[in-house]
Amino acid sequence: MGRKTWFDDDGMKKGEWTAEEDEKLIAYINEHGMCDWRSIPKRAGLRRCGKSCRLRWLNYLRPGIKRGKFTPQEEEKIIKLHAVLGNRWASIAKHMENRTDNDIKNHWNSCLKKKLSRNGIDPMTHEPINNNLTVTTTYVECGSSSTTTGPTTESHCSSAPSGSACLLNKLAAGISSRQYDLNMIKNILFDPRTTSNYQGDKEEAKRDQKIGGCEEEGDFLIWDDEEVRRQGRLLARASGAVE
DNA sequence: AATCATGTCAACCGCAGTGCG
DNA sequence: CCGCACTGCGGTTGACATGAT
Repeated sequence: MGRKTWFDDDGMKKGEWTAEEDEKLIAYINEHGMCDWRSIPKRAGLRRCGKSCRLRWLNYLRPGIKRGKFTPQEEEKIIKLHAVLGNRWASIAKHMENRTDNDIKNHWNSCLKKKLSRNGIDPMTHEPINNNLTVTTTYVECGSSSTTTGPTTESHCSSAPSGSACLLNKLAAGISSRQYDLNMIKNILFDPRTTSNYQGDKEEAKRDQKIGGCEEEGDFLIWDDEEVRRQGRLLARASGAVE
């Protein structure tokens, strides 16, 4: 697969990598490690730009990368993580066993997004697409995951905002009014009790727990400080209250 | 068998963030 | 504080594979 090979104006090779190029890059990084991607291609004897080398290494050549089909468990985890993190594939990848962000992104765009849509879930908001529909929230057909069938409630988008929407509103309001510092944000984001306080009703709480991963799932609720700071910055910017 | 639609995946591009002089 | 260089990330593209008609 991949793309045809060509050379750009600077004489840099583009497109598909050959086995020989792979070997050169692996050999160089094994010997010298990853330092200064810009200079690596020169030193490794490759006519590639540093960016291309970095991408090739991180997405393909790096040891321990898991390739091939995603298991139902992995798919479910991606959906849950996406409900919390959105299209932040690098962050999602950090919580997945040896999967690259590119791999996850590809699988989401080509497969999971469609599966959710087919099941009546908006892949971006993780909300039911049509409130009048009976929604079957089976996330992966091939998996053994839970299936909850039932009519959706009117309250979803109109009268009562979803739990995650309420949570975001609260965070944004807190930041803009400078009520919250980062630790508070962290607490709100990670404390399932806090989150559940903002559920519209019991059904929704159940659904949000399933989709948003607010169960005891300690595996992905571990969010590093850098992540939290970034979230804070984004929210602060969005609410026009940048320090 | 041919054609079309869809899925998969590697790779590129552009932008934002960060560090440094 | 500013500008530049570099890195990392997300969106998108393009080519091949596979399944359906």
